[in-house]
Amino acid sequence: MAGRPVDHQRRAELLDAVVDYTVEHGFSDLSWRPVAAALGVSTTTLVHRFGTKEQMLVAILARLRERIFAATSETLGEHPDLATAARAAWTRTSAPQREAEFRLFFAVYGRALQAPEQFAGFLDRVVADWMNALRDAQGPGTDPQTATRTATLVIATIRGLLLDLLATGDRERVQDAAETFLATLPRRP
Amino acid sequence: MAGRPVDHQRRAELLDAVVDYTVEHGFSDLSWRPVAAALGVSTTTLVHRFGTKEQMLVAILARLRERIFAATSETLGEHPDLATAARAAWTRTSAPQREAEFRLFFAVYGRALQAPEQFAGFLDRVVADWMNALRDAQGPGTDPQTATRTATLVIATIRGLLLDLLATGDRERVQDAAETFLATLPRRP
DNA sequence: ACATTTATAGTACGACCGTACAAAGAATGG
DNA sequence: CCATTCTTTGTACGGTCGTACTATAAATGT
Repeated sequence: MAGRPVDHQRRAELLDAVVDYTVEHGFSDLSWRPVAAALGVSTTTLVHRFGTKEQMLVAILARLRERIFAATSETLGEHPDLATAARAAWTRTSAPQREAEFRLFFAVYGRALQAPEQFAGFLDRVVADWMNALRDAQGPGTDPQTATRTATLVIATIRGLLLDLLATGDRERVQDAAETFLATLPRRP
Repeated sequence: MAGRPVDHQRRAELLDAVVDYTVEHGFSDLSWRPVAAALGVSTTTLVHRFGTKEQMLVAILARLRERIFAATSETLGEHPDLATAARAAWTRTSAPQREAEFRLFFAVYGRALQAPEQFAGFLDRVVADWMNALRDAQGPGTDPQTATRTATLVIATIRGLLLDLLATGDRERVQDAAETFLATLPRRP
């Protein structure tokens, strides 16, 4: 009655490989054939796993979001106050090893801004992930509105500084500005 | 000896029309034919004016940068201190009328981050424009390094907040965070 | 008027795109 | 063993892409 079972792990493997490829080769003119060639499979295999190209793009977005958030959130809950948590977040995101990943992130983000219905949920989720993490980093006694306000500001500033860093490569100037900002955050509740 | 003169104004007209089209229809899958159809000209006309597609993209970037910077810089030199200048900049950039323009801006920016050599100079210039304007907004007696640091931070924060606003549409929350940030800026030299 | 250069349009060509289709191998349950 | 389902591949089709080529109209200087 039941035939060969669906190999879900295989899809996950391929997705991760596709994300790796995308991080390296960019997102703007991604197509089946070069990706398949790079992975050593046929285009049909990719189509079989992801359905349509748009569905693959959505899958890439989701996986990329997972990766980026996982890499930063694991160190976000271990800090006593917002200042050190924000510093840890900044150190993580501005690390040179993750530069390519964040270049892709902003490319995807910008594209999602122009096609919100196509990538519905992605933008909201990316903000929500960080919001929750940074709200928790503040003391439990903090006024909710203040916590939201501060978290919004921290996320925006880190993201804006990262954008500057990726665009100019002037690490010294950007780091200097980051220090100034981090110094304004509350250090002990 | 000399034939018909080159009509440079025509190129400028077409470029502005193309930028208008791009603001509305997005940047990611722009191609000659739909643009030409929308403008009521042939693709050959566009090719004749811009050369190759890549050259047209570069032209779009340059014009978009001009537009955005012109719209905000005109009110940036008239303020007594940094706080009011930054507030004016934020009010301008976060205005709902310019939303589509900034969506395109971030899409272009993100793409330029992944193909820096293709859009060489664009990223540096976009930062430099604002840097100069915001450095001048601070008093002439300000320490240069402090001025650079503050300008970097203001630009990054505004850009990050704008990114959040465009992604979530939660104007109240973002505006709240913006007020918090603006309140930290020096108000009188 | 005439030669010369630009402006615009129509057409055509090769390349790549997404994806549908058919066929063959592999893994399951009965 | 066998039927069934999944996996992978090769191939083919229609469409769009960028752009080169050709021809005609318009605007200049002599």
